[in-house]
Amino acid sequence: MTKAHTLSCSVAATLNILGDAWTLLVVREAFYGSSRFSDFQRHIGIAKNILSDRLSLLIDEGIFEKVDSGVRGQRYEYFLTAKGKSLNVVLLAMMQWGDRWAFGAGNEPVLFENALDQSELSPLRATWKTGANLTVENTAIRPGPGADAATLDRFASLGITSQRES
Amino acid sequence: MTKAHTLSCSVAATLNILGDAWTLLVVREAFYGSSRFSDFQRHIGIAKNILSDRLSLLIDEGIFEKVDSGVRGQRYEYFLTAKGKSLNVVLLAMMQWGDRWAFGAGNEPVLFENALDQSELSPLRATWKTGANLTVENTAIRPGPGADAATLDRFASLGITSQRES
DNA sequence: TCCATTTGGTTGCAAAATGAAACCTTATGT
DNA sequence: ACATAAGGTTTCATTTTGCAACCAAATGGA
Repeated sequence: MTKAHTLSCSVAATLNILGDAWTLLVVREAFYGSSRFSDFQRHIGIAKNILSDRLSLLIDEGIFEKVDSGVRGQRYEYFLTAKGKSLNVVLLAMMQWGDRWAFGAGNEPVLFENALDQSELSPLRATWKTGANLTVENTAIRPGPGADAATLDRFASLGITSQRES
Repeated sequence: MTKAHTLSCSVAATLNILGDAWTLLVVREAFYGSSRFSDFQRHIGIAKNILSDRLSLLIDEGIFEKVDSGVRGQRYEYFLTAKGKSLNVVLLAMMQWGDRWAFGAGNEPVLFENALDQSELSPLRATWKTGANLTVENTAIRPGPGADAATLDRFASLGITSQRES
């Protein structure tokens, strides 16, 4: 994937780090409690060389940190940083989408519950500050403060070429 | 990627469809208003053969529908279905993560605003039904009604091998 | 303190996916 | 009716993946 489009879109920037089949599964596995190389490998079913590569990238990106927990030498564990932990929203969005569309309500393979009071999870909702739900129909897109020239161009010509359905 | 692990986890099931560098960008582009092959190609910067392949997969998955809008013959447009539109939460989670960690507050390249009343977007929050925020620390995972034997095994042995930090 | 076993990788190679360009047919604007 | 653009498909070189073999270092147990 070229790097050109990562500069002007946060979705692309995120996908540039996490946009492959394995990387988010490694993060998920950390949320499930794995911290050792072999835990990740066994539970995800990923080849060792690929896991090794992905862990290096994730560490470079500041999503994991590598901690030496060896007793008589060096033995590593991999933990999520704050940056990594904040991916819980992304994972949860994917989990809830998969629950709904791949398995269907009532067939969820895995559930989260509050460890302290056993309460259930609320479905994620995208809302406006007024409290209204975000929909494709009520959403307008505009360049933000960090928009580059290409993004400005892009939005300047929006609404002209494509005929939106509702 | 092997299919074995898609059966028992909604994150994996979702990644099995969307877990590559391009697919979610195609979906994002549809949210931005593109519907024609050439719109997607130009704006994403994706090779035509890859775009063709991804659109086919997305149609097979029921995320896009292909509509003939030809005047003197066949000419297609690609629109999100309800299943596709419901990916807005996933995209928004990625966008907000990228805004925060790749660009930083105040440097967002793209903003959403309410088309009707110009209100701003609220940050997505993962919460329990009590209203408390979900964190790595207060989250417990347990098998759901659709858990298969492998998932049950998996969770039966949790908490034993790995030492969680908090 | 040995020793067998596990952990945490790396290396090499075959197979699959990707990316760029060329090419082609059909539709569209004028 | 004709020039151009849209919407792909094909081909081929390059890159990435996945599997297996291999290996050094760390660990657990006697």
